[in-house]
Amino acid sequence: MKSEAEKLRETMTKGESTRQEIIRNAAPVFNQQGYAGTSMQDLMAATGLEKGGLYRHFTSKQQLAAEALRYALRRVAETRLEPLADVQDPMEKLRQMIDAFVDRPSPVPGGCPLLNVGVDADDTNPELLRIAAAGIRTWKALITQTVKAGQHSGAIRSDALPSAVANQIIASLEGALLICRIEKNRQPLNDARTALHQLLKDLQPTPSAS
Amino acid sequence: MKSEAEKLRETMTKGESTRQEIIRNAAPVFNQQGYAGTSMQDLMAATGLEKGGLYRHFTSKQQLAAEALRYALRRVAETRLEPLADVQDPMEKLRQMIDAFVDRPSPVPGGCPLLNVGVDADDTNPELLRIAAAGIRTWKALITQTVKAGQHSGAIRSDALPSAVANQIIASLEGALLICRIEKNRQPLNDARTALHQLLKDLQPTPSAS
Amino acid sequence: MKSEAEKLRETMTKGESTRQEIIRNAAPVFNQQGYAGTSMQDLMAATGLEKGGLYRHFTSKQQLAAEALRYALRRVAETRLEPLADVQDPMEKLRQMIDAFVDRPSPVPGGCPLLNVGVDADDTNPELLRIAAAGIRTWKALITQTVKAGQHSGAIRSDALPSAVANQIIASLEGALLICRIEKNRQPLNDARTALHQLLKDLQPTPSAS
Amino acid sequence: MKSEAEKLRETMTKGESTRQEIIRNAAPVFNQQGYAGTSMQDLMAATGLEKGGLYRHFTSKQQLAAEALRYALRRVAETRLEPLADVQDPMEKLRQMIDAFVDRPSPVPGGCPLLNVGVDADDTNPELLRIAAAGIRTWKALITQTVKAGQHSGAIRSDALPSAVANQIIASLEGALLICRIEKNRQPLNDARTALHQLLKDLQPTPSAS
DNA sequence: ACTCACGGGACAGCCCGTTCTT
DNA sequence: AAGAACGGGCTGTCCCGTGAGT
Repeated sequence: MKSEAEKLRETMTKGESTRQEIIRNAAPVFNQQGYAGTSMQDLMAATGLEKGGLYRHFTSKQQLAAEALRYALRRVAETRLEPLADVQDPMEKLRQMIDAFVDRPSPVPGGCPLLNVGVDADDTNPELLRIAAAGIRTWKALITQTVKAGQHSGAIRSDALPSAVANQIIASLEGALLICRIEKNRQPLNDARTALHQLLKDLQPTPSAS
Repeated sequence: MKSEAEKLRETMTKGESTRQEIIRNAAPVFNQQGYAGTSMQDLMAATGLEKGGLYRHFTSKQQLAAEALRYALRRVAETRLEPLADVQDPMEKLRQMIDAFVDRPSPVPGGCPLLNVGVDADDTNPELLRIAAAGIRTWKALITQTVKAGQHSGAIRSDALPSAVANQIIASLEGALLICRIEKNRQPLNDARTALHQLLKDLQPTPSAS
Repeated sequence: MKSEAEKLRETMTKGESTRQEIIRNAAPVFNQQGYAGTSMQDLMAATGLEKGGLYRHFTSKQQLAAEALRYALRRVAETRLEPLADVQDPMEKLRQMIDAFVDRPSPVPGGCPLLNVGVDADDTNPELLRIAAAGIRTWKALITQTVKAGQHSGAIRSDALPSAVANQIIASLEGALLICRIEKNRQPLNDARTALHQLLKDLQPTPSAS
Repeated sequence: MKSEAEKLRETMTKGESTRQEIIRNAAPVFNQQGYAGTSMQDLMAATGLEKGGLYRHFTSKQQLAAEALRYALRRVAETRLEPLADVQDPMEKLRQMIDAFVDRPSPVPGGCPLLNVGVDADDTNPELLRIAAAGIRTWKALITQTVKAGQHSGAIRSDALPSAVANQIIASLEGALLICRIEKNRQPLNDARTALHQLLKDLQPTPSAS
């Protein structure tokens, strides 16, 4: 099976490849400075292109922001979710997902794009919010499916609500990120890991009930 | 007994009262549009004052933003934390704190100021981050003290780490807020409440130890 | 004979005296920062009064600038011209006038008001130019009268043109001030003194002609 | 032989030529209204460009002011100093230099840039003062070299101090300009010419010494 | 006699987007 | 495909002057 990069190399014309280059370079800037606080000049500096060059590939700063956000979410998913594909045991999969989030920093500088765009994007920018919502949906789907698989195999209590578990995990992690950022201190993330490990334990069927 | 407004009327000079008016009107704007995405024109519209009038009371937009943030945090604390002052039982106090957060919306439109400013404030605006950090500290202190009181009275397991409990509660709630905002859906907050109630249960001494 | 100050003390009401205080404090600010580059805030800081207080005594910043300039020119004249009143010998008087200009700095910080206002005042401010012109006239009159007295007594060649002598002296001194300011170096003033002493020598009747 | 304009057209790209145009049009405005009393709107009106267009070529008003001042000084030097390049006799060269200053007005409207900027530039604008200082240095160097040449050829007394002669000439001329401006009357410049011609005569070796 | 409070306008600088040119 | 040139608009800040209040 070919890697994604190889497939791109084949199908991409020259223009398309610079387009990807732009996105790759713009994403960290958007993610660090906010999807509204980034100026075209910042993007020019980051990409090495002049404004005219950028506007050939994207009709507006908005559009570039959207693509950069999509790219950032994809990268984050690749880093923190894809490695779990091979893990079979559902409970172990959830645990590793949590650990991956705590231990591996965002591959795109600036922290979690979901957190950034979820707050930064005002109502004048609904497109970005929609993309973030899609990102959350993907993440949630992975969790709920894993939970369901665990319920099917008996590793997880059947009365657990998969979507609630997903919300709890994501909320704890993202909320911890927020506190870390404000306090400039990684402890909240570790506390979140502890709490979520406990949550996973609570998900196990009670031995007495078996 | 005089109303708060009457007392203010007495102790405040004219200027001070408009100053407070400005802050009161500016806080929601900042909280909704972000502390950088708010223009002086927005503030003029919100306060009904001209730019000259505003700059009489504040030396910069920064300063006004800082005061508005302080005001917003104070309002939130008044709404969600002060009503708990009379609750004696520590466990009940924590439960009510969680419920208050879930049930009562932010008194300042735009949602939780901590979430907003924690993400919005880039490194060019460290003052706001510091104020947010102080807000978090206050909230954390209330939780840790309550946990400690519970441990003292035996209602909470002595091996629980108060600061970790605080981080877990705050992270779950703020993270849930983030998901709510992205999904435009209040369910994540309810799930956070459920998870935190479970967390509180886990904090109780194991019956076998009694 | 009473001093001017004493006479003022008698005839001045309270308001008049603060008016003079304002002028005294404003003059150096105007003279240093330019008669246009001085803001009302600068004047408030210099005088310790609020804007309203200043506008009670002066109808506009313009008017205050004019009075401050008049005051500065008066002070300069007192310092550099009045001490010469007792000198009888015309040639000696001219020499001392030159030396006084070179040796004694302007009593009002910011340098010679004539130089300052002569350049700073654009055509939007003709009032200040008129005041400066009056200052020059006074200075010139003192020189021309002294030259004429010298011619009358035979100490100065009768073919010298008094007004030309005045222009030459003033031009050399003011021009030297300009170079000093640009080069931050007092040498040009000393060179001007040397040149003017030579000019005075050239004004003496040629011994061979006598 | 190609005209200067044609040569420029060849070597200059479009942007560079408008950049020069901007400087050419901005210089008189700065020179007349002062380097602080000139607003960007004035410059927009003078150049016919919008602000965005101007800020493409200059990073700040400061920078444009500096370039405009350099241009003005260059123009003045071209007009009043370069024509003297062919004059061999030192004494004659000095005389023509003085006459050129008196007879030919500044090619840049607003009068002598040295006088303008020397007074107008406060300490917040040291760059302009440095440029003016360089202008003075150039002028002085021409005079001192000419005097030294005259001393070498015996046309000028060997005990004359070249730098003092330079200061005296420049001070007389610039000071005369100041008086002219205040009095709106060209007589002071003529008086300066007379005085400087006398100064040159005094520089000649005394006949008795021959 | 003086302060406080406010209005309205101007300033320099930066922004995003379009068009012309190569 | 990319860069250079330009337009027009908006931002935060500062300005001078005026009236209400003391």
